[in-house]
Amino acid sequence: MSSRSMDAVDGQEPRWLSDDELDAWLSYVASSTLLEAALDRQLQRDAGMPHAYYQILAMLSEVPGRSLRMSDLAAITQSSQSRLSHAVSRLECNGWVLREPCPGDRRSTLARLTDAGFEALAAAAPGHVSTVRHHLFDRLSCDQVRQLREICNTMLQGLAADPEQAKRPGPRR
Amino acid sequence: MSSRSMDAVDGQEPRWLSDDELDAWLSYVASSTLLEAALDRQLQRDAGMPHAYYQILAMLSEVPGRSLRMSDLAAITQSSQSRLSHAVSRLECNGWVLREPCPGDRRSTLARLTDAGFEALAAAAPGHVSTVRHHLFDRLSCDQVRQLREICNTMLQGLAADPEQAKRPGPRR
DNA sequence: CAGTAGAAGTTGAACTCTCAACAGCCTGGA
DNA sequence: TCCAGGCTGTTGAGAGTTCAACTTCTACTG
Repeated sequence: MSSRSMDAVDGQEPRWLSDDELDAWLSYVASSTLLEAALDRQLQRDAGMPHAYYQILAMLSEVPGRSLRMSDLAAITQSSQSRLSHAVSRLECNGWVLREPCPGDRRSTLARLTDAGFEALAAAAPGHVSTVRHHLFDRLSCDQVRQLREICNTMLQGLAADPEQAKRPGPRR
Repeated sequence: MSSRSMDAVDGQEPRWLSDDELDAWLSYVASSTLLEAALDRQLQRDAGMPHAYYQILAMLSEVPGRSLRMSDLAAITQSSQSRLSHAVSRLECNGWVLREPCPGDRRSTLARLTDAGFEALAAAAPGHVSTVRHHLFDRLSCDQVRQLREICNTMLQGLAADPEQAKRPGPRR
C-alpha cells in the first residue's frame, strides 16, 4: 500500500497513498473492523442476532406499518437482495418478521416486523446503543461528531452512485 | 435507536443518541458497509482474494523477512487467531504464504510471504489503492484526512483495550 | 397485442468467519 | 522438580454472505 516496498511493473504508475493518507487508512481499517466486531459480539451474545439483522429490524420499526418492500429494505440496509432474502428467512423462523404479498405488484414481497420482532428489538436496543456510545460517541467531541458525519456523507455520495453497485450480470443462456 | 419510537421497559432509561449522533451513526454504518463491500468486490474480482486476505499479505510484505508469528499477524490485522488460521490455510493452498516452525518457541508458528504471494500482492495493489482513492481520499480535504485519522485513533484506544476483545473462555472440563 | 428487456425475489453452492473445544508448549511458584 | 495455568495455534460445526442462475411478473416498444 505504501510506495516504499512496492513498484509498479506496468506502465501506469499508480498514485500511492501519502504518509498522512496511509496513516488515516490504517487507522480507519483497524477501527472499523474492531468496532463492527464489537457490535456483532455484543448483539450476538445479548440478543442472538448479528448487527446486520438488528439494522433490518430497526429500519422496519421506523417505518409506517412497520413494513417495507424487500427491495427498499435492502436499499436502506445497504444489503444485497440475496443477503436480505437469506436474512429475512432467518428472521421469519424467529417469528420476528413476516413475509406477505405486495398489493399492486405481484413481483414484490413485503417484509413486516411482527410484535415479537418489535419486542426483540426493544430488548436489544439499550445494550446496543450503550455499546455504540461506549466505543464511539462517548469518546468524540461535538465537532468530531459533525466531522464524522460530513466525511461519511461525502463517501456515501460516491458509493451510492457506484456503477458496480447496481451491475447485475444476466443469465448465460 | 432513536428515542422517538422506543421506550425502555426496565428501570434504567438508556441514554439514546441525539439527533446529531444518530445522523452521524447512520452515515457511518452505511458508508463503512458500502466501502467494505466495494473493496471486497474489487479485490475478489481482480485478484481473487477478499480485503481481509489482502491485508494479511500486505502486513507480511512490510515486515523484515516477510515473516511473522501467527499471533502477531493476527494482532496487526485485527483478526482472531481462528480467523487467521483459516485464512492462512487458504493462502497456503494458493502458494502465497508458507507456515514454518518458530525457532525458540515451539508453540508458535511463523507465516512467511512467498515470492508468488508477493507478486500476487504487487499485482493487486494498484487496483486496490485506486479503489481506496476513488471512494475515499479523492473526496476528502487534507483537513478531513487528519480529522478521520484522529477520530479513528480515538476509537482505537478504546477498542484495543476492550476486555471483551481478549476474553477467551476456557474449556469445559 | 406480442415480444422483450428489465425489475423483484429466491435458491444452492462455495466461501469466510465465529465459537467452543482441544492439544501442545512454556513458566512461575509451591 | 513439578504441575497448574496461561499462551499459541488448530479444528469442525454452524451461521452469514456472495455469486450466479433461475422464475415470475411488469412495462416498454413496435
